[in-house]
Amino acid sequence: MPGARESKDGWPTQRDVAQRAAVSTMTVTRVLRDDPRVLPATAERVRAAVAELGYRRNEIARSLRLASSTGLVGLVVTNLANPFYSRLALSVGSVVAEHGLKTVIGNTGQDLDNERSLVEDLVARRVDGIIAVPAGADQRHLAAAAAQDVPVVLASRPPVGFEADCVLVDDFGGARDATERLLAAGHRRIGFLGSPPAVYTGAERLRGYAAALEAAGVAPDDTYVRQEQQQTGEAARAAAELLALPTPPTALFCSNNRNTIGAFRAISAAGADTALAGFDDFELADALGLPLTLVAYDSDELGREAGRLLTGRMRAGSVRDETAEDTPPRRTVIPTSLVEYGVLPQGIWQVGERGEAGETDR
Amino acid sequence: MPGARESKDGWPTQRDVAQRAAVSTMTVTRVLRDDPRVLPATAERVRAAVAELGYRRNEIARSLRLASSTGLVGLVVTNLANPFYSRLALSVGSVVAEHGLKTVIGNTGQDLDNERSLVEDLVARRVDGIIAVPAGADQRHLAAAAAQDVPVVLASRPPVGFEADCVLVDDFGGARDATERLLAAGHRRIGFLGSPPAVYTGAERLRGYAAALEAAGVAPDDTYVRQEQQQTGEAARAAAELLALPTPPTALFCSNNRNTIGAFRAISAAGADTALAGFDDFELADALGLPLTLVAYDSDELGREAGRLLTGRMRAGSVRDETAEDTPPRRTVIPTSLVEYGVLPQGIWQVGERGEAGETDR
DNA sequence: CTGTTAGCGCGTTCAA
DNA sequence: TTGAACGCGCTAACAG
Repeated sequence: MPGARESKDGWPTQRDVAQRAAVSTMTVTRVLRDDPRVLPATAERVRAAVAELGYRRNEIARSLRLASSTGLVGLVVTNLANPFYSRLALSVGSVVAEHGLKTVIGNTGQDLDNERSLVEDLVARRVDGIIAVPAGADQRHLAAAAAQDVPVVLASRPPVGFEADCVLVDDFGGARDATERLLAAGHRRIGFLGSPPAVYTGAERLRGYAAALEAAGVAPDDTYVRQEQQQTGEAARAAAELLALPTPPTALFCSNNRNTIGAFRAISAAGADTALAGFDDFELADALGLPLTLVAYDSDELGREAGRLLTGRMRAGSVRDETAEDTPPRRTVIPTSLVEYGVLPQGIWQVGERGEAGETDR
Repeated sequence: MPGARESKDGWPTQRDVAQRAAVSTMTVTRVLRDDPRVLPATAERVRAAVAELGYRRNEIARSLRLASSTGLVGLVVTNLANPFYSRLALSVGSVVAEHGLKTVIGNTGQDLDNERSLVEDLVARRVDGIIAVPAGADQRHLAAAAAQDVPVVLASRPPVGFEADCVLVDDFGGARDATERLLAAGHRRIGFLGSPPAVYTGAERLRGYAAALEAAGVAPDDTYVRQEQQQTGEAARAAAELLALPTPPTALFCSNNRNTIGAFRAISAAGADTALAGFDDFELADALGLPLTLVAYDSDELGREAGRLLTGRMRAGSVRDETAEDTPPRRTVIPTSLVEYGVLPQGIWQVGERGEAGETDR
């Protein structure tokens, strides 16, 4: 004897509630919506039935009826284990939540096929919008989504091959500034460690590095440039190779936090006094016992702005039909600033100044 | 003249495809399912129509028809910015993906109301299962979900008030071991820094700490116990207070990485030589220039096991109806081990040994 | 204030 | 090998 409650698959439906309360399903709908045109007594009966049956309305059926408004936004990132992306997820979530939207997070693992199928799945699930950090330059799946009137916002990379809003970090300027700082300290042989050229931010930051060198009249030297490292281990090895050159660089600029940490380890291991600068601030950067120049920026603002751009598009798409449709794509750039960490332990009161996003409760 | 393509809201439907291919919707369904009983010629026409219209089947309608199987699992965590949780999300995702399932991540921000509404929303969206790290002891919303035959698995905390599978870390044993290590080094005044008592892991780790003290014949002293810190800043202040006592502790045990990092900062700032031990391994722990004993465990395994337990339940729930229904709840415990970090910089080749989950591509 | 009708997009059932 | 009818659970539009 199966313990089916009211309906076949165990879930009480609106009709079950209606029957129990001796009303029509429409009345149930109205009560659930707090429609004032329902007699208090009736509403009470319905509410009682809802409670007794443990009824929850089926959002699937609901959003089918309501035609494409699931109240979900899709967020596509390459690696959630990177604090940058998990914070992005949080800040995006906080903004869209203000609009009553939930976030579905997809992780591509930097794989284009994953990314494509993920985006297609989100579209098939009728998310109301997508925020993506695309892995590469092939963004046809995103273009397709945008072409189907799904608002798309790119974070940290610009759209290629189609039009969409995006939020960027000042990759070029930040890298240039940091490199200039090294030059100003007298360095002339400055190495570069970064991600593969195909990664937009890596390429931009390399440009900034090169621009600073050129402006200072320092000839670029490919011997000092390594751009295939995505993990700290790879970065440490690449840095060690540079340090082992006959004429090693006296300073290193790293285009992201993985490379900075790897370079730090290589420098420590070698006991070298190579100067170090890098893109991205990170926790404990001030505690490494090495002078360190970092390019910092408000990564939470990046996520919030992405959320704002997206909700703006969603609003536009639904309210009007002609004018707002073709608002030109917006592009926001998050500014960067340089942060210097020293050899001495920082006072504890400085702790709160940098983002304390990593609160725990474990 | 609105540029509606085929259907009113811009989305081509199965019927649009059917019309264009001059077949019925049923044939379209069959082609999409690669049903061999369709004439190759017909199938080709349909595929062409699909391509030309850019048709994607509507997963919303599909899962409505298919009655509660959305292919989605919900993951509820308290703070995604904590690496522990973002890695949990990744490892859970990797396991459920093998079963063709996607993950919906919800962040509660440690707020019970958020958690409740999040879980209810997931249930209303008919996720096929839920993995949760509940914020507190009030788990009625999870119990309700479980009662409605939504498989629920708890991670890092046990269920209270209902039955469910769960994966735990050996909180008690790990904390006891670390404290014993401090005792073995001769320490007798050992402080404790941790999260609020309401947090299960915090309470268990305090128990482990206390058990070790008792076994060593050291009388517990509440003066040395602070358990309200959730962020590094709070932890640093609490640690500083302990260090400023007339008879300060000579060692500190911290029940999680936030407290360990905070304590580290306080010790550095004070220039003290207080010994430090803590629960959770974390990146750069080896680079702090302080001796450090950490309780490490395989956090990825925790997520994978949670995923396995959940998919196991989902399978059971759908295949049979009588026997497997009441399989007793399973409880897995992830073992811990102690890791020692020293004052000297570690060689770079040691880098790869600890999890390199934080690869970046930025 | 409440109920009836109709249909969102898809897939199952049964018939042709 | 293909199609027509029906319904999943819900709600907009119109009665009454």
